[in-house]
Amino acid sequence: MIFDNKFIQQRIEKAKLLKAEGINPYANDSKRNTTIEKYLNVNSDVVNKENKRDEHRHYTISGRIKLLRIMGKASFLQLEDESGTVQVYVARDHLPEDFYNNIFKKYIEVGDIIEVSGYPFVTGQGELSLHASEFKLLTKAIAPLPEKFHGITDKETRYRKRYLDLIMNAEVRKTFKIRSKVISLTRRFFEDKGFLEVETPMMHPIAGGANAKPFVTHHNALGIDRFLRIAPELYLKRLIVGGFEAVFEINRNFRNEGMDATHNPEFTSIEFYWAYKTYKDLIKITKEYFEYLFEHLNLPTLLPYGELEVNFDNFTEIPLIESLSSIGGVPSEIVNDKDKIIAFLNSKNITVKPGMNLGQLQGELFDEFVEEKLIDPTFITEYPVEISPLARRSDVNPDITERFELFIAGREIANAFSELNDPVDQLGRFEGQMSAKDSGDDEAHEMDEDFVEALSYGMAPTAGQGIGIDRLVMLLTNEHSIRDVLLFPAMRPLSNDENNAQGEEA
RNA sequence: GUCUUGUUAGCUCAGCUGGUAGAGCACGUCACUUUUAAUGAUGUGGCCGAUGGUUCGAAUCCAUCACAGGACACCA
Repeated sequence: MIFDNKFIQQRIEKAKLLKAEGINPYANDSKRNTTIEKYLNVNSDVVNKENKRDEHRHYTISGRIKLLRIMGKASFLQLEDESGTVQVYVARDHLPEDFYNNIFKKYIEVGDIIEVSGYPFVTGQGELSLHASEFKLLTKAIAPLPEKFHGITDKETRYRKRYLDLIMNAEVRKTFKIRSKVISLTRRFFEDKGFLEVETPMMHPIAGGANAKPFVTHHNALGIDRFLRIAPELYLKRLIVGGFEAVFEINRNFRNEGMDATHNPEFTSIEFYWAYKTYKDLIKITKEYFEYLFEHLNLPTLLPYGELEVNFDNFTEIPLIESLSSIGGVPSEIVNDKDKIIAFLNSKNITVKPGMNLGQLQGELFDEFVEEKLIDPTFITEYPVEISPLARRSDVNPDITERFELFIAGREIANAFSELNDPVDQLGRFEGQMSAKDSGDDEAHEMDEDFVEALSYGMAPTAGQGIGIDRLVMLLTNEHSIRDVLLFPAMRPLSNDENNAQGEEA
């Protein structure tokens, strides 16, 4: 059973005995009047005082006991709240009669959440501490904390029991604070630019806006299946049709696909759509967005990412075809010739699927020779039309689209384009996807006639962009697994071995 | 999906080519009123991820399974 561990039993027993002593091990009347960080700041002057103490000051702080050093008639403990850690000095003769021997030493241990009041003083070792005159247990922890020095390092445990990870690893809290700030700053940035934040459905009758397998759920009252959304794109564009000229949504998408260091079945993105603008305007606003983030996060623009160093002051822009030779080193005379590309790829021992068209082959060259070399932020522009089904064709060259993807540290961070707004063209592209689906491509885009009908009323020329928030946070925090920037990453359930074994043998 | 590494006490980890399971922390008891992973003494603690096989004998060798980490493939 869940509490059959002997250490937990021991601590449950302590909680019981505390109750018998008239002490509520789950008290609810906290009198905290400052945080540990503020306590340390406000009293930093005590070190200059004559006795290195100020008995006229009185503070009440609360937190979890992280370390406990009992030395006979006095003890030191390390108390931690969200804001920081402070040392507390607890001595028998400064606490109420018998409390130290009968309660503190017997029942208080590492992991418990307590409240102490007292005055600031500096120890002989020079550490600003709190001299306790009142001591109160707020919450008895019946489960023991992991080892005090090594903490908890096992990744599986850290992800499954994120609360333990957060208790033991303060730097993990920092990552999630940055994540929270990134989302908040993103929201503020777009609001300040006049964008309207909207919420569109998470449950879709047709899973559209991307090519991906959806999760399916069921609506009982209507007796129909719904799909968790794979992208909000088609709903946001309907709003542009409706007359909103700048909208954004920060929310979750769900894709029923594999999980790895950069993929979680639910992930967060921002998508924004901007009427009367083109992808050129998106490049500008994206640069501004990064400047804004770095300024408000107080980050240096030269950021380490693993072995790499990324210069966020160095945004460049280059058409995809040009990048193949200038960055990828592919001979420029072959990049527009299907057969020569195939021969080139084969000579590099890269197998090419039969039937690939020129645009797909150029995409293949890009993936193989360019993508990983894009360390500083790079806008790759002018994607071939064959690999850009939702993007608007260039008016100058019908083979390419008004599209870019932003790459940083060898990874795609954003995808953006001037939107296709010709309803007849859109219908035709959906029909093309339908025939791909019929011939076995189960990730081809679904037909969405309702969306085509919306376009038929006229959508202003619009530019739209999506940014993967999780991957952006990974970059900014130098984390290399998406699981380290998700509080509760998806995990397989632990199987109940006993039940399974019994069930199968019976 | 493929390959690869791992799973031993609450936590961090040892355990060689098979011979009755080890340490540190934590916990219990004792000592200790300025410690910093406090210290000293002493004690408790394990179905060695699961199932099957080889063997006189398996934490150790083999197979299958489960979960996890990493790499690759697929995928925005």
